[in-house]
Amino acid sequence: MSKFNQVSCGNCGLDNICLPRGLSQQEINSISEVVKAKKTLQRGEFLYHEGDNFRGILAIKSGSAKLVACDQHGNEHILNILLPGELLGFDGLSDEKHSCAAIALETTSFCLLPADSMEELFQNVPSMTRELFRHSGEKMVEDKNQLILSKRPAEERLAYFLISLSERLKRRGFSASEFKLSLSRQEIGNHLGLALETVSRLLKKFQDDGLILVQNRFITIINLQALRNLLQLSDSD
Amino acid sequence: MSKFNQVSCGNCGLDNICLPRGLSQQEINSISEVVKAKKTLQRGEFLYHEGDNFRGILAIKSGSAKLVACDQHGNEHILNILLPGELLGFDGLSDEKHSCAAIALETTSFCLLPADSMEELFQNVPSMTRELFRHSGEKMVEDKNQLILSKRPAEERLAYFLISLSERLKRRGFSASEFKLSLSRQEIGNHLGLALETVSRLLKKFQDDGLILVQNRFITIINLQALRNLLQLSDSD
DNA sequence: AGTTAGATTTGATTCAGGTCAAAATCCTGA
DNA sequence: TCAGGATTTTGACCTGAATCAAATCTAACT
Repeated sequence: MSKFNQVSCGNCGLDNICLPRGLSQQEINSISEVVKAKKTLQRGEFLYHEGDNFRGILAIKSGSAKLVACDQHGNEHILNILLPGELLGFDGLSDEKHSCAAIALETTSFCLLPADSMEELFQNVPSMTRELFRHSGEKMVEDKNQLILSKRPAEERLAYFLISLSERLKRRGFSASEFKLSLSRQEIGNHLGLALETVSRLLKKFQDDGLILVQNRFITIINLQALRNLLQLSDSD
Repeated sequence: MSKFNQVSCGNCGLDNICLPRGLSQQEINSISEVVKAKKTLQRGEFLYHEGDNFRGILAIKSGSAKLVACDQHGNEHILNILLPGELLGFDGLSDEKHSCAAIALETTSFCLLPADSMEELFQNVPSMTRELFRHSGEKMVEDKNQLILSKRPAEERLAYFLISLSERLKRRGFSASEFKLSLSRQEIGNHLGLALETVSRLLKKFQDDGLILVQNRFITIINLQALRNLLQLSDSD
């Protein structure tokens, strides 16, 4: 359970994918001064709980996390998966309370841009504010895509899920074609709005069709184009 | 097609529900200087198109609009409905291009907070920046709710849709129990991921159960509590 | 290595909601 | 006011994916 310790954002290996994208050295310094880095958690530990006071925007440095919200029935819904270099915590921006929980899916480290330094930052580093809005806009575009996806058949949802993981891992410098799912079939199903049996059957089908190779939670993407085609071919409305 | 003309945000009837919530007079003046007000559109006209350059955040003054995105197949998806006092345009924040279109559902007027004055505003009115983030966070919480809802059965989706409309209209000073849908059954179905026939059948069912009264597109909510209960009772996962 | 709880696969069955088709209603413009 | 198109309702039928139920498999811990 390491304590926060100071590390310059400029020296961080994530500097190209995390917040300080296209900022001047001076601006990066301003950010580094206030960013708290970095804390490490084990699988299952919470980055924050639903209802927690908003303490700032977090950035995943390594590992992964899931955003989980509970509905009225107490059912959990996995809203999103966060990979290294991705930001989270925006769900606390509106009313100072987090509207969902963030839970580590494996050993995971992260940084914190504290809430109480944000206003100061808005004034000193306006382009950084712009950058934060950009990220927040990206989140919304992602949400939009998920919303559209939620109306599509099971096959497309799972295909999109795999492609999206692959692309995001690639952008972060990991292999786009081989990766380990940090989610169970149950969790994938929950995230995509499918029964776990459906997830299992479809993974099998994708394998039988030569699109992917499934070894427990290890996925190898064999035919990315064919996988992509699943998103293009079908029709509706 | 009226031209933009200057009206102080402080004098606007929407000032409590739109942006300037809890800002000082001086801060409101700063905003008023840059906000362009107001333009009027007819049903079917675009506030902005998908792919348009981001020109700023818009606020609906009167009327209503829908956010529409096209997927790979060219199918339209109604992502959201915007009512008076609500902000839109956040989908253009991430990459300067709007990722969906905004279309007037009836005669609709709106204001514009121009993009090119935003950075200036970030510096001069930091609490306003905070306010914008708050709004943006609210949008995400809404998206979250919609995402959770998209996994629930048809009945709950429609119930939520009606309740949400009712609550939002109420907050804006309109009747919470009687309102006219500015969407066709087709559009409601599209928005909720249901067939238009299903929407029609469920509206009938709600009426038969004494929850609402349906007269073409006029809805009267008769038993709000019972409608709410639909969201509470059922189980899943 | 053996035990066991959890995760995954596989098969059989069911059902919510989609699709298709047709009738009824509404609405607009001549 | 009427005609014609769009919207909505209603009914019959079908299908994708959920549910239920077992049989495997896996990984962690003695």
